[in-house]
Amino acid sequence: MSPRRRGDLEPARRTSAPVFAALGDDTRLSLVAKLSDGQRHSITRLCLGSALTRQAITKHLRVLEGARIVRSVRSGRESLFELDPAPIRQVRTYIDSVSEQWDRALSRLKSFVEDGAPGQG
Amino acid sequence: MSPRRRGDLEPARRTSAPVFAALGDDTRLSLVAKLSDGQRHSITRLCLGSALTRQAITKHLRVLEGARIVRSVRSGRESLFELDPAPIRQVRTYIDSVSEQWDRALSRLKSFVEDGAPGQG
DNA sequence: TCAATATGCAACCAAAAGGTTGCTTTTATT
DNA sequence: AATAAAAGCAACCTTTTGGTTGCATATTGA
Repeated sequence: MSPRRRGDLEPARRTSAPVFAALGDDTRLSLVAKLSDGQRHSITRLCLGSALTRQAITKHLRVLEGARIVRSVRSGRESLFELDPAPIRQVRTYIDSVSEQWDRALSRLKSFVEDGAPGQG
Repeated sequence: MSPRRRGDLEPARRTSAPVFAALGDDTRLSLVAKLSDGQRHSITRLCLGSALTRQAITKHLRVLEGARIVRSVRSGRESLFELDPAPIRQVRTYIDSVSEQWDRALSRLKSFVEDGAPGQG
């Protein structure tokens, strides 16, 4: 029926791609790094080391929020951001399954060659 | 001197962001999945299940190649692509260090709270 | 209440991303 | 030699991204 060869990477793919995309920016990765101290930070605080505008940083935070990597709570006049480690763990699992599949394929290839099978390249 | 608080995530960040960006697309993730069988595939082969044009797929392959996730070798009239697992392993390591840092921070927070320190939120 | 602080909102802009179509070139095949 | 197959090149288009500036709004604090 549906093309389900190989491992089960394919369901997790659609959910992983947006997380990868959100992590695919240096500014956003540095925001994640700052937030990986497990605490809540205001936007102005997160702007500190950066050359960018507050609004630029805000946009990046919203991108991270869209990928659920980050949550925001309003507290008084400031909005505080905190990391949600779940999506990052999820892509880690995805990467693991890709690597694992690659390793298995390679060992199959190896034993295939060791058996002296016909030319493979 | 240079702002080197926290762990050593910061050097690896600049090299990881492009890899994340390259993985942040569903089409490209599916190409990676196909190539994770450890074998070389031609472009037309990689186009098979897709609704996109060959040229679109080619562009995606070039993006993956730019991030060193994939290598291409010309063989006769076709150009064959194969996965290079190194960059993916690299981002996996990066993710691990972020998670690890988060876990450490959380356990520090926890013992801090257990010591009955003044209000933390 | 007035001023400072923190953020939100919106318009705008340039560049990059993702995709298409059409044509050429190279390599196989018959 | 002629045809078919595989890929490359280039122009073009639309949407998204990453960033800016300017102004409005909400919340503190003196």
